[in-house]
Amino acid sequence: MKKVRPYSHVLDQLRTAGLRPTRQRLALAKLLFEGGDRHVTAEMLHAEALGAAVRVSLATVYNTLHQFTNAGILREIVVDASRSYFDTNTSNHHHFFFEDSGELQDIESDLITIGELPPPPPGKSVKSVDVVVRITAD
Amino acid sequence: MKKVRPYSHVLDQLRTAGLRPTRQRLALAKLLFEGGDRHVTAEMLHAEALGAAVRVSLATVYNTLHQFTNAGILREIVVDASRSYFDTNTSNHHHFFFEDSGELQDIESDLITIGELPPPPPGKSVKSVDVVVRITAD
DNA sequence: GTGTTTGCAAAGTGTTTGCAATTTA
DNA sequence: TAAATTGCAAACACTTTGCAAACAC
Repeated sequence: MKKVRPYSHVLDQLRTAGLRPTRQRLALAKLLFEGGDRHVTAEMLHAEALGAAVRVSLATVYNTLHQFTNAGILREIVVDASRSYFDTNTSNHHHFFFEDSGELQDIESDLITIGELPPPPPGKSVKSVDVVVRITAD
Repeated sequence: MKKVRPYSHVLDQLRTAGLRPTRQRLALAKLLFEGGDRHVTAEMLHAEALGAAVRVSLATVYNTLHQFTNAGILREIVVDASRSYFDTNTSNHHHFFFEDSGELQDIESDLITIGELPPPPPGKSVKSVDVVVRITAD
């Protein structure tokens, strides 16, 4: 079951993160969180904002995506050497990456089981375990 | 047990891939495959070549890395949005990524077990399953 | 000789930055 | 009004490309 994050929740999260709820940040948050789980690049979100008559610069989109990521309301996914993807689903899960189209699709965490991992060196710890299933045309 | 790839083997693989064994390609192959399993970026390999008095341009290093990857004697690893890593170990295995230092370390394939995967859509197939364990300082 | 490969410098791509103008609290 | 945020354009890092010169077969 998908949980829809209410708009006010984002407002609270911005406040908690010490981010002022500016016109741009609220508009981007709305685009990001009102459509269920999404995977976006900066360029995609920028184009979408312009299409929705939201005036934002690309630089602000980049800044906002990183601020949201630091605030824990977005998660960055590394699947492609040349672009950064951001995922509105911050819970523990994995991804299909369709190499032809550049699309990402969530894989529920419980569909993949990670066995015993070698322990990290002392002083270091595991930040995340990211599984990417790469899909191509046959 | 690590298998050391004999130098002549690389020569054969180049021939098989239809790549002429030029001075640059042989020198880069030597650097790559004579030191056991390695993870390199183009800049790293270029610097190493220059240090070993091998004259190669960065552009040729990039070209060569991709040619080797297409020939199946290297594998590209995506862990960092801003650089491409190449792994001399092309067998099925996974990686630790130390975010602080940018270093990669192999994780033997049998230390991680992937359970049942959702099937890919018709006409598409799984190209690879890449697991990256991200490590940071505590 | 003929086709391949190389090196250089220029172009490209996605991303970040510096700073004046604007907006928020 | 003081501090944070934005937008723009310039700067950036990494990677690719075009083309003449060098090289392999």
